[in-house]
Amino acid sequence: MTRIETPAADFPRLRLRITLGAGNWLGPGKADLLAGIAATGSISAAGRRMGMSYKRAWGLVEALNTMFALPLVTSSRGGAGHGGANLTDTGREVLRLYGAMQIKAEAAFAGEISQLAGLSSAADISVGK
Amino acid sequence: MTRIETPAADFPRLRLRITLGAGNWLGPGKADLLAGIAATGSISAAGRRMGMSYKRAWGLVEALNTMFALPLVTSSRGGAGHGGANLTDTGREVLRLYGAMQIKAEAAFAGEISQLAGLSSAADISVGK
DNA sequence: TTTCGTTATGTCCCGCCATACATAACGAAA
DNA sequence: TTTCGTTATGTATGGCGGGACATAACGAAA
Repeated sequence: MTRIETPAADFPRLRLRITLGAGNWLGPGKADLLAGIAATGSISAAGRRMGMSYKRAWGLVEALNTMFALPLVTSSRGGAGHGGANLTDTGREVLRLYGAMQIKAEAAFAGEISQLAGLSSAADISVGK
Repeated sequence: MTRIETPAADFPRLRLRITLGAGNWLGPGKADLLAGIAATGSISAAGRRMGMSYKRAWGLVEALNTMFALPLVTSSRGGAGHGGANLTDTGREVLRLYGAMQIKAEAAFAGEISQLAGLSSAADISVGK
Protein backbone atom coordinates (compact mmCIF):
# COMPACT_ATOMS: atom_id res chain seq x y z
CA MET A 1 0.00 0.00 0.00
CA THR A 2 2.81 2.36 0.81
CA ARG A 3 0.52 4.56 2.85
CA ILE A 4 1.68 8.11 3.31
CA GLU A 5 2.63 8.82 6.89
CA THR A 6 0.53 11.79 7.91
CA PRO A 7 3.02 13.93 9.83
CA ALA A 8 0.66 15.56 12.29
CA ALA A 9 -1.59 12.65 13.17
CA ASP A 10 -3.45 12.78 16.44
CA PHE A 11 -3.74 9.51 18.25
CA PRO A 12 -5.76 7.54 18.99
CA ARG A 13 -7.68 7.54 15.75
CA LEU A 14 -10.54 5.35 14.57
CA ARG A 15 -10.93 4.33 10.95
CA LEU A 16 -13.97 2.75 9.33
CA ARG A 17 -13.92 0.58 6.25
CA ILE A 18 -17.15 -0.61 4.66
CA THR A 19 -16.73 -3.53 2.28
CA LEU A 20 -19.63 -3.67 -0.15
CA GLY A 21 -18.32 -6.52 -2.27
CA ALA A 22 -15.21 -8.58 -2.96
CA GLY A 23 -12.42 -6.04 -3.29
CA ASN A 24 -14.82 -3.12 -3.22
CA TRP A 25 -14.39 -1.13 -0.06
CA LEU A 26 -14.91 2.40 1.10
CA GLY A 27 -12.46 3.74 3.66
CA PRO A 28 -10.91 6.99 4.84
CA GLY A 29 -8.63 7.29 1.82
CA LYS A 30 -11.38 7.24 -0.78
CA ALA A 31 -13.65 9.36 1.41
CA ASP A 32 -10.95 12.01 1.82
CA LEU A 33 -10.33 11.96 -1.91
CA LEU A 34 -14.02 12.51 -2.59
CA ALA A 35 -14.01 15.43 -0.18
CA GLY A 36 -10.93 16.81 -1.87
CA ILE A 37 -12.54 16.63 -5.30
CA ALA A 38 -15.61 18.37 -3.97
CA ALA A 39 -13.41 21.08 -2.48
CA THR A 40 -11.01 21.61 -5.39
CA GLY A 41 -13.02 20.56 -8.43
CA SER A 42 -10.08 18.56 -9.71
CA ILE A 43 -8.83 15.00 -9.36
CA SER A 44 -5.20 15.99 -9.66
CA ALA A 45 -5.50 18.87 -7.17
CA ALA A 46 -7.27 16.62 -4.67
CA GLY A 47 -4.59 13.99 -5.10
CA ARG A 48 -1.76 16.49 -4.81
CA ARG A 49 -2.87 17.86 -1.49
CA MET A 50 -3.11 14.30 -0.17
CA GLY A 51 0.41 13.59 -1.37
CA MET A 52 -0.56 10.99 -3.93
CA SER A 53 0.17 10.76 -7.63
CA TYR A 54 -2.50 11.66 -10.14
CA LYS A 55 -2.47 8.09 -11.39
CA ARG A 56 -3.24 6.72 -7.97
CA ALA A 57 -6.00 9.28 -7.39
CA TRP A 58 -7.50 8.49 -10.77
CA GLY A 59 -7.39 4.78 -9.98
CA LEU A 60 -9.32 5.34 -6.76
CA VAL A 61 -11.89 7.43 -8.61
CA GLU A 62 -12.31 4.70 -11.20
CA ALA A 63 -12.80 2.15 -8.41
CA LEU A 64 -15.39 4.37 -6.77
CA ASN A 65 -17.25 4.88 -10.02
CA THR A 66 -17.48 1.16 -10.75
CA MET A 67 -18.32 -0.06 -7.28
CA PHE A 68 -21.53 1.92 -7.19
CA ALA A 69 -24.42 1.62 -9.60
CA LEU A 70 -24.07 5.29 -10.58
CA PRO A 71 -20.75 7.14 -10.91
CA LEU A 72 -19.71 9.28 -7.96
CA VAL A 73 -17.42 11.58 -9.92
CA THR A 74 -17.91 13.27 -13.27
CA SER A 75 -14.96 14.67 -15.16
CA SER A 76 -14.34 16.70 -18.26
CA ARG A 77 -11.27 17.41 -20.34
CA GLY A 78 -10.34 20.69 -21.97
CA GLY A 79 -12.82 23.53 -22.19
CA ALA A 80 -13.01 26.83 -20.44
CA GLY A 81 -11.71 25.65 -17.08
CA HIS A 82 -9.18 23.33 -18.72
CA GLY A 83 -11.15 20.37 -17.55
CA GLY A 84 -11.99 19.32 -14.04
CA ALA A 85 -14.01 16.93 -11.93
CA ASN A 86 -16.93 17.08 -9.53
CA LEU A 87 -19.17 14.91 -7.41
CA THR A 88 -22.51 13.66 -8.63
CA ASP A 89 -25.55 13.59 -6.39
CA THR A 90 -24.70 9.99 -5.60
CA GLY A 91 -21.15 11.03 -4.81
CA ARG A 92 -22.30 13.68 -2.38
CA GLU A 93 -24.71 11.21 -0.79
CA VAL A 94 -22.01 8.57 -0.31
CA LEU A 95 -19.66 11.16 1.17
CA ARG A 96 -22.40 12.38 3.49
CA LEU A 97 -23.16 8.85 4.70
CA TYR A 98 -19.50 8.11 5.37
CA GLY A 99 -19.06 11.38 7.22
CA ALA A 100 -22.12 10.68 9.33
CA MET A 101 -20.70 7.31 10.32
CA GLN A 102 -17.37 8.85 11.22
CA ILE A 103 -18.99 11.45 13.48
CA LYS A 104 -21.21 8.85 15.12
CA ALA A 105 -18.28 6.52 15.66
CA GLU A 106 -16.14 9.07 17.43
CA ALA A 107 -18.92 9.65 19.93
CA ALA A 108 -20.06 6.05 20.29
CA PHE A 109 -16.60 4.57 20.84
CA ALA A 110 -14.98 7.30 22.88
CA GLY A 111 -15.11 5.10 25.97
CA GLU A 112 -13.55 2.00 24.48
CA ILE A 113 -10.93 4.00 22.62
CA SER A 114 -9.78 5.86 25.70
CA GLN A 115 -9.59 2.56 27.58
CA LEU A 116 -7.47 1.05 24.80
CA ALA A 117 -5.30 4.16 24.72
CA GLY A 118 -4.82 3.80 28.46
CA LEU A 119 -3.50 0.28 27.98
CA SER A 120 -1.27 1.39 25.12
CA SER A 121 2.47 1.58 25.48
CA ALA A 122 2.28 5.14 24.11
CA ALA A 123 0.17 6.14 27.12
CA ASP A 124 3.20 7.14 29.22
CA ILE A 125 4.14 9.78 26.64
CA SER A 126 0.89 11.65 27.08
CA VAL A 127 0.67 11.25 30.84
CA GLY A 128 1.73 14.82 31.33
CA LYS A 129 -1.05 16.10 29.11
CA MET B 1 -0.38 -7.40 2.11
CA THR B 2 -1.66 -10.16 -0.14
CA ARG B 3 -4.76 -10.57 1.96
CA ILE B 4 -6.38 -13.96 1.74
CA GLU B 5 -9.71 -13.78 -0.05
CA THR B 6 -12.21 -15.16 2.42
CA PRO B 7 -14.33 -17.39 0.22
CA ALA B 8 -17.65 -17.16 2.04
CA ALA B 9 -17.67 -13.48 3.01
CA ASP B 10 -21.01 -11.88 3.64
CA PHE B 11 -21.36 -8.35 2.36
CA PRO B 12 -21.67 -5.63 3.31
CA ARG B 13 -19.17 -5.83 6.15
CA LEU B 14 -17.84 -3.14 8.47
CA ARG B 15 -14.28 -3.17 9.75
CA LEU B 16 -12.86 -1.06 12.55
CA ARG B 17 -9.23 -0.09 12.93
CA ILE B 18 -8.02 1.76 15.99
CA THR B 19 -4.65 3.44 15.58
CA LEU B 20 -3.02 4.01 18.95
CA GLY B 21 0.29 5.35 17.65
CA ALA B 22 2.37 5.68 14.52
CA GLY B 23 2.23 2.26 12.87
CA ASN B 24 0.49 0.71 15.85
CA TRP B 25 -3.03 -0.24 14.99
CA LEU B 26 -5.58 -2.80 16.11
CA GLY B 27 -7.88 -4.19 13.45
CA PRO B 28 -9.92 -7.27 12.62
CA GLY B 29 -6.87 -9.34 11.72
CA LYS B 30 -5.10 -8.96 15.04
CA ALA B 31 -8.37 -9.24 16.95
CA ASP B 32 -9.24 -12.50 15.20
CA LEU B 33 -5.76 -13.80 15.90
CA LEU B 34 -6.13 -12.99 19.59
CA ALA B 35 -9.44 -14.83 19.62
CA GLY B 36 -7.82 -17.75 17.87
CA ILE B 37 -5.01 -17.95 20.41
CA ALA B 38 -7.54 -17.85 23.23
CA ALA B 39 -9.48 -20.65 21.57
CA THR B 40 -6.60 -22.92 20.57
CA GLY B 41 -3.87 -22.10 23.08
CA SER B 42 -1.32 -21.90 20.29
CA ILE B 43 0.03 -19.20 17.99
CA SER B 44 0.65 -21.61 15.15
CA ALA B 45 -2.77 -23.25 15.43
CA ALA B 46 -4.49 -19.88 15.51
CA GLY B 47 -2.53 -18.77 12.46
CA ARG B 48 -3.18 -22.01 10.60
CA ARG B 49 -6.92 -21.78 10.86
CA MET B 50 -6.76 -18.22 9.57
CA GLY B 51 -4.69 -19.36 6.62
CA MET B 52 -1.54 -17.48 7.59
CA SER B 53 2.00 -18.67 8.12
CA TYR B 54 3.34 -19.08 11.62
CA LYS B 55 5.89 -16.37 10.95
CA ARG B 56 3.21 -13.87 10.07
CA ALA B 57 1.11 -14.83 13.08
CA TRP B 58 4.13 -14.51 15.33
CA GLY B 59 4.90 -11.10 13.86
CA LEU B 60 1.41 -9.90 14.66
CA VAL B 61 1.71 -11.21 18.21
CA GLU B 62 5.01 -9.42 18.64
CA ALA B 63 3.44 -6.19 17.38
CA LEU B 64 0.55 -6.60 19.80
CA ASN B 65 2.88 -7.26 22.71
CA THR B 66 4.97 -4.16 22.06
CA MET B 67 2.18 -1.74 21.27
CA PHE B 68 0.64 -2.15 24.71
CA ALA B 69 2.31 -1.43 28.00
CA LEU B 70 1.80 -5.04 29.12
CA PRO B 71 2.05 -8.07 26.81
CA LEU B 72 -1.22 -9.49 25.52
CA VAL B 73 0.10 -12.98 24.82
CA THR B 74 2.32 -15.23 26.90
CA SER B 75 4.07 -18.16 25.30
CA SER B 76 6.20 -21.09 26.39
CA ARG B 77 8.40 -23.52 24.56
CA GLY B 78 8.75 -27.23 25.22
CA GLY B 79 7.37 -28.78 28.35
CA ALA B 80 4.45 -31.09 28.93
CA GLY B 81 2.17 -29.61 26.29
CA HIS B 82 5.08 -29.06 23.92
CA GLY B 83 4.76 -25.33 24.40
CA GLY B 84 1.86 -23.05 23.66
CA ALA B 85 0.48 -19.56 24.06
CA ASN B 86 -2.33 -17.82 25.89
CA LEU B 87 -3.83 -14.44 26.53
CA THR B 88 -2.94 -12.37 29.56
CA ASP B 89 -5.56 -10.42 31.48
CA THR B 90 -4.64 -7.41 29.39
CA GLY B 91 -5.05 -9.48 26.24
CA ARG B 92 -8.49 -10.61 27.26
CA GLU B 93 -9.44 -7.04 28.11
CA VAL B 94 -8.26 -5.71 24.76
CA LEU B 95 -10.12 -8.46 22.93
CA ARG B 96 -13.25 -7.74 24.94
CA LEU B 97 -13.08 -4.02 24.16
CA TYR B 98 -12.62 -4.64 20.46
CA GLY B 99 -15.49 -7.11 20.38
CA ALA B 100 -17.73 -4.65 22.18
CA MET B 101 -16.95 -2.00 19.59
CA GLN B 102 -17.69 -4.40 16.75
CA ILE B 103 -21.09 -5.33 18.20
CA LYS B 104 -21.96 -1.72 18.85
CA ALA B 105 -20.90 -0.69 15.37
CA GLU B 106 -23.05 -3.24 13.59
CA ALA B 107 -26.10 -1.91 15.40
CA ALA B 108 -25.24 1.77 15.21
CA PHE B 109 -24.38 1.82 11.51
CA ALA B 110 -26.98 -0.59 10.16
CA GLY B 111 -28.86 2.29 8.57
CA GLU B 112 -25.95 3.92 6.77
CA ILE B 113 -24.56 0.58 5.66
CA SER B 114 -27.81 -0.57 4.13
CA GLN B 115 -28.11 2.76 2.35
CA LEU B 116 -24.60 2.41 0.96
CA ALA B 117 -25.31 -1.17 -0.05
CA GLY B 118 -28.40 0.04 -1.86
CA LEU B 119 -26.28 2.44 -3.89
CA SER B 120 -23.72 -0.26 -4.58
CA SER B 121 -23.35 -1.81 -8.01
CA ALA B 122 -23.57 -5.21 -6.33
CA ALA B 123 -27.10 -4.36 -5.20
CA ASP B 124 -28.68 -5.77 -8.35
CA ILE B 125 -27.22 -9.19 -7.59
CA SER B 126 -29.05 -9.47 -4.31
CA VAL B 127 -32.30 -7.94 -5.52
CA GLY B 128 -33.91 -11.31 -5.68
CA LYS B 129 -33.10 -11.99 -2.04
C1' DT C 1 -4.57 27.61 -34.80
C1' DT C 2 -2.08 28.10 -30.75
C1' DT C 3 -2.25 27.85 -25.89
C1' DC C 4 -3.38 25.83 -21.54
C1' DG C 5 -4.16 22.63 -17.56
C1' DT C 6 -6.60 18.95 -16.88
C1' DT C 7 -8.21 14.12 -17.72
C1' DA C 8 -6.92 9.64 -19.40
C1' DT C 9 -3.84 5.77 -20.40
C1' DG C 10 0.31 3.07 -21.23
C1' DT C 11 4.92 1.29 -19.96
C1' DC C 12 8.88 0.51 -17.29
C1' DC C 13 11.19 -0.28 -13.16
C1' DC C 14 12.37 -0.63 -8.43
C1' DG C 15 11.63 -1.48 -3.51
C1' DC C 16 9.31 -3.69 -0.30
C1' DC C 17 6.93 -7.32 1.96
C1' DA C 18 5.23 -11.67 2.47
C1' DT C 19 6.02 -16.28 1.75
C1' DA C 20 8.73 -20.34 1.80
C1' DC C 21 12.29 -22.75 3.71
C1' DA C 22 15.66 -23.89 7.11
C1' DT C 23 17.16 -24.27 11.80
C1' DA C 24 17.66 -23.80 16.68
C1' DA C 25 15.84 -23.72 21.48
C1' DC C 26 12.95 -25.59 24.75
C1' DG C 27 11.60 -28.87 28.56
C1' DA C 28 8.74 -32.53 30.37
C1' DA C 29 7.72 -37.16 29.68
C1' DA C 30 8.68 -41.68 28.17
C1' DT D 1 18.77 -39.29 26.12
C1' DT D 2 15.43 -39.49 22.73
C1' DT D 3 11.10 -37.79 21.29
C1' DC D 4 7.72 -34.36 20.34
C1' DG D 5 5.27 -30.08 18.81
C1' DT D 6 5.65 -25.75 19.68
C1' DT D 7 7.98 -21.14 19.96
C1' DA D 8 11.57 -18.30 18.03
C1' DT D 9 14.63 -16.51 14.45
C1' DG D 10 17.34 -16.01 10.17
C1' DT D 11 17.83 -16.00 5.10
C1' DA D 12 16.57 -15.77 0.37
C1' DT D 13 13.56 -15.19 -3.31
C1' DG D 14 9.60 -13.85 -5.97
C1' DG D 15 5.67 -11.16 -6.95
C1' DC D 16 3.31 -7.20 -7.26
C1' DG D 17 1.88 -2.82 -6.37
C1' DG D 18 3.06 1.79 -6.80
C1' DG D 19 5.71 5.68 -8.54
C1' DA D 20 8.06 7.90 -12.20
C1' DC D 21 7.78 9.11 -16.69
C1' DA D 22 5.86 9.73 -21.24
C1' DT D 23 2.10 10.88 -24.20
C1' DA D 24 -2.36 11.72 -26.13
C1' DA D 25 -7.04 13.77 -26.09
C1' DC D 26 -9.78 17.49 -25.11
C1' DG D 27 -12.17 22.03 -26.07
C1' DA D 28 -12.97 26.85 -25.15
C1' DA D 29 -10.78 31.09 -25.37
C1' DA D 30 -7.45 34.23 -27.04
